[in-house]
Amino acid sequence: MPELPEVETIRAQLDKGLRGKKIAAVQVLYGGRLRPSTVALTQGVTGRTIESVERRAKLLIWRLDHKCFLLAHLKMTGRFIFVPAEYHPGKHDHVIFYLSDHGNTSRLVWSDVRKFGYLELADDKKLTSVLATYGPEPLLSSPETLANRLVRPKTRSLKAALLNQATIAGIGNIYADEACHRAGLRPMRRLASLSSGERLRLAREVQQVLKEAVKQHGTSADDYVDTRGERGDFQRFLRVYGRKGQPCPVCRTPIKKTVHAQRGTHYCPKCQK
DNA sequence: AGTGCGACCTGATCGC
DNA sequence: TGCGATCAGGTCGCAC
Repeated sequence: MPELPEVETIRAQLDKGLRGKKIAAVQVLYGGRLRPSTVALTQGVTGRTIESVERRAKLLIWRLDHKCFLLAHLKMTGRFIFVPAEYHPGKHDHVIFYLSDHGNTSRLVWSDVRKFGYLELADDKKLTSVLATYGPEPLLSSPETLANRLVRPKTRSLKAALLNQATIAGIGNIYADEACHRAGLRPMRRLASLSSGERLRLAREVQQVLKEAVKQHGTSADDYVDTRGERGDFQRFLRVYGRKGQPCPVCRTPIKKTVHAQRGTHYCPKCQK
């Protein structure tokens, strides 16, 4: 599932492929996940030039001219794919963007198998209110800043805290489990049980695992592919996620999987205290 | 206020 | 060329 490293990979590719281009036309094949409506979004972006593509948490932000923004959330199976001119739309394609760049044309498809993701046309004010709901960006913050976010509410578990986008932005199920393993902490521990040293260690491991995953272009444990349809490489470096019953890379104890905070949760019963 | 859980959605996988 | 049940997960909204 796309979390910070996967969304960042896509952001970089979109920024490179879209910056300075004009949205000449938009073809909607399925408008059920377009906000505020298919018509408003289509009319709002057509003819606009893309100034840059940015990211906050797991949200992609196309900065268009006229202080207009196209927000895209991939949720689990949302995809942006650059496709050739002879491309035939697939079953799950929702939108095709036709781009022009001084006579050159290209196209980008938005698709989403599970229809959880969405595209939203936003103005300055809307964008500001959405961004205000997110906690600090983990790769743009100090470990101390992140550690300070992992204090309250004290009965909340590490896992629930890491998954909460208002606590720290961009972490999902995979990297929550991976960060906890690296820090040697059980995901179900309560925040209040952490020493300040443990808190700082967890904050540093969150940063480290996200940084390494960005370098590997994300994790393709499931459906994730980038804008060229290529998989990430970080699944080769996962220590616990998706490794139930397999040996812990540190101590060889079989990895356990349980449900915690409504999510599949993986940990090493020996290494993680 | 904080927590837990269902809903949203489809494809893959499992059990019989 | 079986088929129904279960699981996966990011986020929202609702009940407690």
